[in-house]
Amino acid sequence: MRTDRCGDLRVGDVGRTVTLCGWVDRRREHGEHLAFVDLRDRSGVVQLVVDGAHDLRSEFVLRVTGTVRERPADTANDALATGAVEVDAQAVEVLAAAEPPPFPLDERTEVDEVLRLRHRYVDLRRPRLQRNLEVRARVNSAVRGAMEEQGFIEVETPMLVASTPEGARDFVVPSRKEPGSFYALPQSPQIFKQLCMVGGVDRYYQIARCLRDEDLRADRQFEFMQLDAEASFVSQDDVLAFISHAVAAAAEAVTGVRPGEIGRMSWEEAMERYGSDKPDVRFGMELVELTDVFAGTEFRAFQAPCTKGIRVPGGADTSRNRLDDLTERCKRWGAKGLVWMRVTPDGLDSPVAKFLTDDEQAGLRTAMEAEVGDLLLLVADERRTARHILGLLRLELGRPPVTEGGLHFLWVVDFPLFEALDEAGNPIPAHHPFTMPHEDDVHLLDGGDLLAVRSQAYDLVLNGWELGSGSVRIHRREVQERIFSLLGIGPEEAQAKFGFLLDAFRYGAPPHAGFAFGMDRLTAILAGEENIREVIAYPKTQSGADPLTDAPTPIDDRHLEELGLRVLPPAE
RNA sequence: GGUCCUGUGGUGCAGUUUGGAGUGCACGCCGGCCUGUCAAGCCGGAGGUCGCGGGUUCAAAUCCCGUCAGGACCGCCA
Repeated sequence: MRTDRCGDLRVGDVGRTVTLCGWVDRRREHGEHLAFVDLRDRSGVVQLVVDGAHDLRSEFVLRVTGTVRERPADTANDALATGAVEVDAQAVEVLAAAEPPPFPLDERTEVDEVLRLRHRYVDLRRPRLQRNLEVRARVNSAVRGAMEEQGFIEVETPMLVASTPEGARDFVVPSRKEPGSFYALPQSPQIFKQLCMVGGVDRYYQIARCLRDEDLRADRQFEFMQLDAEASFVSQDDVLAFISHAVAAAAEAVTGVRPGEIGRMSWEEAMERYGSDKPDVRFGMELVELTDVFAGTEFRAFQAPCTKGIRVPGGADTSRNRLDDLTERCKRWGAKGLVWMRVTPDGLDSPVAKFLTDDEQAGLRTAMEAEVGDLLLLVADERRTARHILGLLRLELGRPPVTEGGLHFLWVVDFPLFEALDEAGNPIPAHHPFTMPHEDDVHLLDGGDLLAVRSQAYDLVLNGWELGSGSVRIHRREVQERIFSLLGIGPEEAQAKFGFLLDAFRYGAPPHAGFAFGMDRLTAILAGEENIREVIAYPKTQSGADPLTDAPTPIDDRHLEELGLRVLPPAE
């Protein structure tokens, strides 16, 4: 149908007769016999010169044959890749008329997102999404290439799987042949990839669709894509190297620059310095340890297991209103309160300054390297609470936009094996129950401090986003049984939940380790987007609806009956 | 489950604090003029359930209550 793409035409094409197809991007009429029409396809736009264009309206689909010619002197458009040439249209065929679009297709109008989603097919024509889909395709391609270079082979795993009680809420699919039974859609191919290892596929990867029925966020959709990988006979360092190579290839494919080696930080250090297991290290404002400064304080609020603070450089002009708002926010996050102090030439301006001795005030200023004009924010609480609140506060006050500060990948290693104890005193796994404990901490499993046990689990973080996580897996039956027993999972329960994996391990399981990271998140950051919806062709809203198709929708009674289902009336 | 923000012609906004006639801006749309524009320009025109429901008031886009939709976040996401 066409000989060229609009955006490809250059001075070298002058004199050629070309046929182009595309949409009317814009039209400029100059009387009955001269008009300019910008014709757009995925490659870009080119200016057509048309004898009368009154019937060529916005977004009409055209097929145009004409001669490429150099633009007259002084009429070239440097802002356009094709700006030195134009196409003198001899034949214009309207392939499809179009109603005026529901919103402007230009780049400068920020359109309501529901409207964009309802007319996503129009939105996709806009430069932003055209660009983002291309970034996404490049990231996918680069990651695949990088994994295959390293000897990984792609294996697909099923979408209809058995529900497991662990982890996120499952999406379920009713079985017609076995009414009352359900498949689950996979939260990840975790167990299947481990079975691949037992099956001798010693380097597996897949760009896998994963589904979790949890509340949506800027960085979370019900369904998302993960680069899922697993390898046999490898160490943690090997896995980090494989994945580092893959994300570096993706970054290079988009930015043209290959990132340097990715640094590592222990989970404990990340929590102490940033109050987060996914620290955004693009900016400072690190958490400062102040417990010792107030060790003997008379001030009751600071007589806590842990006192930490952050320094907001130049923040002393923060209004009382804003400080009250931050205090409220901290309380909602679970803090008992927030202590603020403005550093002024006359000392610390704070409601609590009078409760602190001169030594304490001096010690505080030294520890925090406070300068006149700064704002100091302190939280005293249990250590995990103080870290958490200040970590959130730090992001609230200092986090730069996604497009600023460059790309800061970071490996967070040595995660704890257990994140807490439940009411029954059983530990709760921080990652998943197949995670191998750190070799140096295995002895703690027998009567030691369980919460101090580190694991061979690791996360990859990019600019404060958790890209993904992985671990060295337990491949020895006795270790797995020990973990299950600590978790309060008896042999029968273990067999019921993970029997097929445990069975598989009887038949010769190689030591193995793996990782998975979110392709949507990686793509969003590389595309300079704050929200993964901008790099997904057909995303859902925060409530999980699709304004384009109106999903989810009710199904008819006959369909329900066939599946053996009955819908309850809505709860009051 | 919770907190906060937003909702005004097709689109993006202002107007809401301090109630007084659907008032304004830009884009788009329709018609006309216009032979070198490129966010073309000029003239004219059409287009409104101020998200929805209730309340207060002589009077509500504006104040109050509820509700719906969207967004950000906390919880949740092994």
